[in-house]
Amino acid sequence: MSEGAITIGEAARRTGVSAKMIRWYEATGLLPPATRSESGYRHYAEADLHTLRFVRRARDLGFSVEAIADLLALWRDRARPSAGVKAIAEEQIADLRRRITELEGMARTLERLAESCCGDDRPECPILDDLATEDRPPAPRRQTSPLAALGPRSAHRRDKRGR
Amino acid sequence: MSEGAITIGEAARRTGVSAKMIRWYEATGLLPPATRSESGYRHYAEADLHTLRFVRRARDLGFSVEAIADLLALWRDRARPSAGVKAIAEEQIADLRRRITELEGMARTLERLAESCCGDDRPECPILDDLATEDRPPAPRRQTSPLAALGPRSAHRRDKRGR
DNA sequence: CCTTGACCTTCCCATCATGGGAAGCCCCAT
DNA sequence: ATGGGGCTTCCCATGATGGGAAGGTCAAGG
Repeated sequence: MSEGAITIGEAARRTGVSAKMIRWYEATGLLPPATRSESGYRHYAEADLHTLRFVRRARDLGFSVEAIADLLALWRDRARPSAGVKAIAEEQIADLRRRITELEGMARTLERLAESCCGDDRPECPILDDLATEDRPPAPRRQTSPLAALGPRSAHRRDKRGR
Repeated sequence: MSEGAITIGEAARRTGVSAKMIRWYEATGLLPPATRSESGYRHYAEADLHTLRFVRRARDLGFSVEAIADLLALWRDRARPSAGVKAIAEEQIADLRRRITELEGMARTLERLAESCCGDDRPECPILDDLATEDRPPAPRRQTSPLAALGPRSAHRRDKRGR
């Protein structure tokens, strides 16, 4: 309280992590419970902001919250071997590369199709023809949906919430 | 019905779309309600399977269900101008390219960091040092979370479901 | 002293596409 | 007729995020 108390909104502004997310990170255990004022307001110290920026940077690099928990633990342990950190990073890199490859494949296929579609007012459309093609491997039964690697796409960019 | 009735499980097997998803597509209006037997079982005709394969193929190309609804409508309209289809496809391509670029950026940054980390049992770690770096643009306040483009990552690859 | 408005709190809900699982009914082959 | 597998619906979870309601708090200005 008094003068220098950093509230959650202030912390959000200073770290680029939304207040909503800060509360959520605390609730799920990624971050320790913040200290509270008598009236229940969360207060943050500089060290906490430091941690929050760490989290944001890691998120920006695509790490899952789970991976960030590991990274944070390693960060706090000043005697940790850097090998552990590197391993997590390389796992993440592999993950990113895998997803990129998948998206690349889709993009290339679509580009090929779009190229062959004149896109005028005539109904002939190689794109639809391809989608409608029967002779497809009946079910390349992937236990892992190929979409899992995709994440939220176009979808609601069109509707109300306009993200 | 009698002999040749295709049940939802059979349709799933033949099209590569899970029964769960077939029901969901129906419930959300992507597909029209299936015909039912007296006892309530869904039955599918060859034309329905055709549609399901179309949907699966489109999903495999990363189209959102919403976009697929548009594609299906165009597909059914034999007089549609191919321009509409092409537009949807190009939007999708742009979307894919955007996500790829984003992932590429992350992957490159991480690769650079991982490269500079010797990854042995000493605690020096440029990766953690980078994450902990203070002088970051306070809040590159993107209205669109940079993570949105990422989708489900590493996360549960570690837990129970082991994808 | 009291109001106002900006902030904080918790809680619930939605997203997107997908799967898990329960409870109960149905159908066919033994 | 019984058993097992398939079908039905319904609820819940996922991951990370935002929206919004209902209500408490704080500080500044009247």
